[in-house]
Amino acid sequence: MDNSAALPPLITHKDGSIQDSDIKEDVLESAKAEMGEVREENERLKMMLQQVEKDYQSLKLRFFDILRQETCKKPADSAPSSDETEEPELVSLCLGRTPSEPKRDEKTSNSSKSSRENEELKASLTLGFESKFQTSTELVSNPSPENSLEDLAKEDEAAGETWPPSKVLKRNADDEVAQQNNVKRARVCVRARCDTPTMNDGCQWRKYGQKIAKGNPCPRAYYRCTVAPACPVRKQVQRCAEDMSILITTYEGTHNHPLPVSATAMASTTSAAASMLLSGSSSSQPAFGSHAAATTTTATQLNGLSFSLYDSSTPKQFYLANNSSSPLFPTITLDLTASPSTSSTATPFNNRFSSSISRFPSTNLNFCSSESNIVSEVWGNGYQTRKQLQEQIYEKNHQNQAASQQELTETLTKAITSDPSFRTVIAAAISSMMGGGGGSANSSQGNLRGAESFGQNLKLGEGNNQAIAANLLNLQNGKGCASSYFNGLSASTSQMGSLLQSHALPFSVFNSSSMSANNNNNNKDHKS
DNA sequence: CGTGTTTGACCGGCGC
DNA sequence: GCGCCGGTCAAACACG
Repeated sequence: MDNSAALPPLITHKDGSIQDSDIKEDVLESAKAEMGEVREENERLKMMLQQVEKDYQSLKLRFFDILRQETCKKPADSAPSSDETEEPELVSLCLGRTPSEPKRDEKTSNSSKSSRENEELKASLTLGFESKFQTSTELVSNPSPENSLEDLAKEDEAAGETWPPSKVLKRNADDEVAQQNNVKRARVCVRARCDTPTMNDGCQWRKYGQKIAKGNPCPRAYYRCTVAPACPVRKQVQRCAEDMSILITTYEGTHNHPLPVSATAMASTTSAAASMLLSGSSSSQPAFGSHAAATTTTATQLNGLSFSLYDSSTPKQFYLANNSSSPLFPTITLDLTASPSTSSTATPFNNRFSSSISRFPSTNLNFCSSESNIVSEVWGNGYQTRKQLQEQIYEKNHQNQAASQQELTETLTKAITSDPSFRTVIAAAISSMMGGGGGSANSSQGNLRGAESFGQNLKLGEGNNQAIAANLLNLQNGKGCASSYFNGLSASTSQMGSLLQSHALPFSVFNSSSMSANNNNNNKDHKS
C-alpha cells in the first residue's frame, strides 16, 4: 500500500517574524494537514473495503462454481487420494477438499503460491462465509456485502469502544425464532485445563443450578448469560471425571446482545465452531470426519498456545460425541487440554466420545496448549479485573510476539497451504466473525476497528511486531479480520501471520472477571 | 439493600 | 405408569 499521506505544507514567512496571526495560521495549517492525512487514510480504507468487497464477490462466485462442480462430480468419484469409505462422516466440506499434494516446506510468500492453491483456499474461505448464511447460528442476517460495507462505512463515525452499536441486532421475529431453535441445538464444548471453578470467557454469567450428573462425581453447574436480561445463552461447567484438572464448559445458544470486547474471543470461537458444526450437519451430507487422505497434523504456536488441528481422518480427533449432557444436540468439542497424543489416547474422555454414537454428528478440535500457559493463566484467573487481565495479556502478547512471529508465520503458511482442515476452521471462524461475530451482534464495531487495525498493519509494514501485537486486542472480532485474511492471501506472509494471530486470540485472550462462581465443590447431589 | 449463590423442588423427556 | 435423569425454578441465604 502506498504510504503517501499528505504532508503538511511548510509555513514560512518572509520576514521570519513570529506573530499571533502566524501562530493561528500555523495551527490552522497543521490542522488542515492532519485532516488531509485523515482523509487520505479514509480513502485508503475505503479502497480496501472495495477490494474486500470485490474479493468477496468473486470468491462467492467461485464457491458456487466449485460447489456446482462438486455436486456433479460427487456421485462419481470420491476424494482423489482417499481410500476411506466413510463418506457419511465427512465434515462440511466439499470445501475441505483433500490436498492431493504433499506439504510444502519452504516458506514462500503468499503471492508466489500457485493460483490453484489460492483458489482452494479461497474456496474454503468462501464456504466459510456461506456457512454463515446456511446456518442460523449467527445473529446478523444481513448477507449482502454491499450492505455490510455500507454499514461499515456508516459506522465509521460510530463511537463505542466496547459495546458495539446494537443496530446489528436488527432482525425480524422469524429470524429470531428460527435462530433460537437452531441455536438451541448446537452446542460447543470446550475442554481446558483450569484451576478455577469456571473459565473466564469474558461474559457475565449467573449460576442458576447445580446437579450431579450421572457418571461424574463432580457436580455440573448451570450458568446463564446475564449481560442482557433476555440472553438465551447458557453454559454448563463440569470437571472431567477422569482428570479433575480439566474443565468442560459447554456453551449453548447465541448472544442476542453486544458483547464486551473481552467476551468476543470466546464467543467467536464457539460460534465459529457451532457454525461449522451446523453448516456441516445442516447440509445434506453428514459432516465430520473428512476423508482427506493426508493424515497430517498441523500445529502452530500462537502466543504460546499451540493450535493443533488434525486431519479428520484420524478418528481420535474428529469423533462422534455423545456428551451425556447433550444427547439430543449436535456438539462440537474444542479440546484445549493436553498434548494431542495424550488427550487422544490417554484420556478416557476421548475414548468414550469416540466410541459412542449420537443422533447428531459432533466433532472435536484440538487446540492443545502447552501446559500452563496463557490458557490456564488467563482462564484460571477468575478474580482479577477485566482491565488487569487485558493488560496482562497485552503484555504477554508483546513479549511473545517478537520471538514467535517469524516462526509463526512460517508455520502458519505451511499449515494453511497444506491442511484443508485448517483452512476450514479458519473459514468457519471468519464466517462467524463476518456474520455477526462471536455469535453475537458485536460485529459492527469490531468491523471498524478491524479495518483500522488492518490499515495500520499495512502502513506499518512487515515485521512490525509491536504494532501487530497492539492490534491483537482490537482484532478479536469483525470483518477486519476477514479483510486482513483476504489481503493476506495476496500479501505477505507476515500479514497473514498477524491475521492468524488474531485468530489465535480466541484461545489466548480470555480476559474477564465475570466469573465469580465460587463453587467449593462440596456440593451434594441436591436432587430430590 | 442489591446482587449473586445455594439447593430442594419441580418439570419434561425417555426407556422400560 | 413409573422411575430415572437432565435441566430449570425460585426461596433462602450469603456477601459486600
